[in-house]
Amino acid sequence: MPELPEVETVRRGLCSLVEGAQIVDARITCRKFRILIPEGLEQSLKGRRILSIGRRAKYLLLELDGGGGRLVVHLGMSGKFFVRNVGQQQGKHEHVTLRLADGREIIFQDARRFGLFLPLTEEHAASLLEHLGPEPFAEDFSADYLAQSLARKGQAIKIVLMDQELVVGVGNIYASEVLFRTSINPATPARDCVHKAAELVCVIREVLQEAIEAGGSTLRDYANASGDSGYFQHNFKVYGRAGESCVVCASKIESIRQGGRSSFFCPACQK
DNA sequence: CCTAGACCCTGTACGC
DNA sequence: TGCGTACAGGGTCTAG
Repeated sequence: MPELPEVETVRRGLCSLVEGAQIVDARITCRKFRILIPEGLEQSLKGRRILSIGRRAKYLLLELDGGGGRLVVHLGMSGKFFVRNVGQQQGKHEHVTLRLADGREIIFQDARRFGLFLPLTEEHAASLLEHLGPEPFAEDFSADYLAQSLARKGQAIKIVLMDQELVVGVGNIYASEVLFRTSINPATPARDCVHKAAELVCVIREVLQEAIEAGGSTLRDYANASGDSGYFQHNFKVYGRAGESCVVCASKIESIRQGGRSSFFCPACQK
């Protein structure tokens, strides 16, 4: 499901809905995720207040009070993290339920279980977060930095943009959209894109920012923390549009496989 | 080092 | 209707 804009949308929603709320009960019905949820987490969550909800890359970080430390949550491909009001019906694959004092529940639901839900130990902080590249909106994601990084890589630019060690938050959808807006063919070796580094920095920020402002993209059944859809999918220029006409030149949008994922591009606009 | 590919898992869409 | 296949927004590990 989620690239940076979707995760940020979820974060903002949760902040406004449950920041400061107290967890009165926790229920975990499946522990088998990318990393096993440790036994006994339920007990350690009881009575904790959620002080703040942050984000690093596509990871959500929930700060708890009372020495509860932090929870790290990743949505993988199919994960959802949302608040359910009293009386709303339960769905399938609701693996973690945090009941709040007012009766609402925070639900972590993830059909494919590629996500994770963990107390953030030192070890996990090191293995999950330490190797991550700069945030796209941070100053250290600069044109110079990107130019130097691209110069060292012969891999296709599409693959490189999705590498979370280079810059975090760009996934399969936004990589295709960024390359369309910068007129770069997704198969171009990264080192041949050095001259476009400054433009890439701008466009990556622009695309992600627009998507955040649209409340993320909703494909299939993704929803934000309140269960609402995003709107950015209506702004896709190439993603998921194979065979349709390019909005600029009317050529047919093509689809190729790169690193096991689909890439979409206009063969005329993106040489 | 670097790369391509398999793999984790379930749901859905589509062709036969 | 049912079955088989391919594919889905991510990340990690392995083999070459």
